[in-house]
Amino acid sequence: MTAIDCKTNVPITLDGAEALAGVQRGGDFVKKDSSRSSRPNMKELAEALNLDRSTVSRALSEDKSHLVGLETRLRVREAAMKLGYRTDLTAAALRKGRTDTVGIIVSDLENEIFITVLRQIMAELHGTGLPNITPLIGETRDDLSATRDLLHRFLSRRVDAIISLAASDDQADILRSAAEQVPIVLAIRSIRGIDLPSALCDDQAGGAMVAAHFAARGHKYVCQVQGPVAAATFRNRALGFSHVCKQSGLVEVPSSLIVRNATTQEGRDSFASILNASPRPTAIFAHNDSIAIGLVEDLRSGGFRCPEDFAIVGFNNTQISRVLAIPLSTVDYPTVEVGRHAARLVSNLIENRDYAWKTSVFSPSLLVRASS
Amino acid sequence: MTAIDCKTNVPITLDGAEALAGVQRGGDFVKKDSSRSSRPNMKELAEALNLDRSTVSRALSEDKSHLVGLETRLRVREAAMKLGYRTDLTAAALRKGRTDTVGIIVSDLENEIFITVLRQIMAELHGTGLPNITPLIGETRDDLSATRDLLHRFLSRRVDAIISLAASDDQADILRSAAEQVPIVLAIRSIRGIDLPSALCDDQAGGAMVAAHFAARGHKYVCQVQGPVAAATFRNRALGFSHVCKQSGLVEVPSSLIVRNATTQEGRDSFASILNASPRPTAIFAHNDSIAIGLVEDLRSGGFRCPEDFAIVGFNNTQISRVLAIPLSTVDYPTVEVGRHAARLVSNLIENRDYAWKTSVFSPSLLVRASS
DNA sequence: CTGTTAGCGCCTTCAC
DNA sequence: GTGAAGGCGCTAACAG
Repeated sequence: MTAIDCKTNVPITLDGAEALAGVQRGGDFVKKDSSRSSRPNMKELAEALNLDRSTVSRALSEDKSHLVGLETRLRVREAAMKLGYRTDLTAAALRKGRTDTVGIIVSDLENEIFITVLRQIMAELHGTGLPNITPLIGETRDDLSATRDLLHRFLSRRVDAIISLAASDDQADILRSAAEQVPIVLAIRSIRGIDLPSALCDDQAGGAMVAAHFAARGHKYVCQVQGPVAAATFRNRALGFSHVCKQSGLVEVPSSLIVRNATTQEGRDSFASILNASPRPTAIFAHNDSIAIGLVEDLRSGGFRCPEDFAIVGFNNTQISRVLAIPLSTVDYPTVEVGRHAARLVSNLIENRDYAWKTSVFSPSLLVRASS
Repeated sequence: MTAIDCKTNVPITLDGAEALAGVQRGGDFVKKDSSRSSRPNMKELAEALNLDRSTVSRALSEDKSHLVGLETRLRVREAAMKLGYRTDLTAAALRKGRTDTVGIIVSDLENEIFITVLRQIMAELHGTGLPNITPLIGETRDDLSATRDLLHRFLSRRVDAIISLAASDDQADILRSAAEQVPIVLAIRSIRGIDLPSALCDDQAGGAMVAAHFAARGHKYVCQVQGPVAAATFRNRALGFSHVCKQSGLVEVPSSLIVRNATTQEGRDSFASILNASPRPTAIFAHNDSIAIGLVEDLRSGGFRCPEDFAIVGFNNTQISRVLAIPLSTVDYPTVEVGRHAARLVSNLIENRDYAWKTSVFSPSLLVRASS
């Protein structure tokens, strides 16, 4: 560890007059004379133009520049450009009571679905609605206290809204209290015990599609490798799948197989239990593609064939699922719709806190490829 | 577009005295009486305690609370807790000339290496150095104008520093000018034409290791599937590899094979060219794991064996490389070191702009697994 | 140890 | 169409 204490290390000596004239910034005295080399603030820009700050402010603003004479407006904008003026958004935020930021909470930055939806949200925010909003992104890894910290930070930074792609049941309390202070929108995951505007996928329908597909293919014994139940996502996939199994006379063996993390590694590890089941299932529904890939890899290593010995279907339609030697059957997640809806909800809620928000649930669709 | 103008829509009528007492917020007049239900600001907290705002500020601060009597300090903190006081960091930032934010520029949020380094940076910032810094994350997808916009946004938000994991040669100008206003640190990718403190991997050494490995295994004809050359990363891997090939008498065929994007799909697509080469190479160095996986998948589909027909080595040691049916040989990227160094650089530069920054280059290491 | 005072840079009412 | 003035919430000199 290099111990560095530079607070007292800056050997700048100023005599009285200069010290007073200096502008304090970040704890150091920075001489800021009128022949400044650094960029001007609005006041300085106004002085350079012999105009009032308010006129400059209006001229530069997006929605109020019409209040300024055309000539003045152009003169201001040109000077701003030339002198390298750059709005201080922290100051603007303080004054406006609006930061033009939204906090986005993600549970896992390595998960392609979250990233895809995240991108969609950002694109949509830029396009429709708010033009130059900055997202503050935080990752929780499904840790409650990390979530609490993140919410606190976002709230302290006065974000205009929060989107959580990482909700889970244990967060109901903290989300509820946060929602009293700022609009909160849920995406991908909904939770029990709190009703917030949400953008969701119909996971139950997704699970049901897979079961129906297995039934149509003539499978009799099937199983599902379920993700953690804290998230509604996986609960619903399981529900939909099991429901149709019962309807169609499919038997689930083993009846319950839940991995702690929905990862490829755990997918691999879970294959042993399936092999040991009796009767042995011939079709496996993995709750996401990562798990599915783990299963495929492990059964390949064991000398089994896919789909002949085991049919496998994943969930999410990730990039890799398409390029595997045995392209993976999977459920396509409505990322575009979910992201777009989430973004629109926050746009509207920011513009109008009383916006009659509504939750939307979008349908996934089954993609049958080589693995089933 | 729903046009919403709530600025004039709130039919609250206040007589003179009350109007003055009212606090303006976001353009709306919000009656804020002393029996408030919303959270207090510092002034209100101070009034409730019969103290001055400055005393409250000190009592609540991390590094100046020792200036306040123990009893007062506790009283203040307790009251803050009870009344739900929450610092307004936008206001604090304006006053302090420091936002406690750093902008982080990433080219591709789906790339595991970037995410891993990003996490490391965040962890390190939280641990060492700055306690509660908020990262502003932006993705460029290697688009120059996206990068420009991002820099502009970060600068307007007055970030205390910027870390770019997405540098490329064409950004030299804009990075240089941005670096005059705020400390900038490069990670993963360095560029020509500008000298900034950086945290890098010795990609050249990585490429060299792979060539040496191929030579040791007795291969004669080899090839590399190179990533895009705009990033120094891939250029250096190619350089190191080719250099050792020449030294060791290995022949590269085809002599040059460059994909436009370093993705699994392009890896698959490139396998055809390798098959058609003559003499046909027996060992392939893929510039990252994504490409390598594409190659493996395609050769498997074609009935070839790995490593018997083709030895393959990737780069990055991604999660998936470990769990494939044929575990992938790969070069382990020093993500921890790179992330940590980048974080420390910015910490130091934020504390002291004149910090004698230095670039560090960390060594990768070859992991030989089943594919080579 | 605590209070007084003065802004940080911007936006917005109000007056002309 | 432009200027004058005040204040968003906080922190940091400077006194006492």
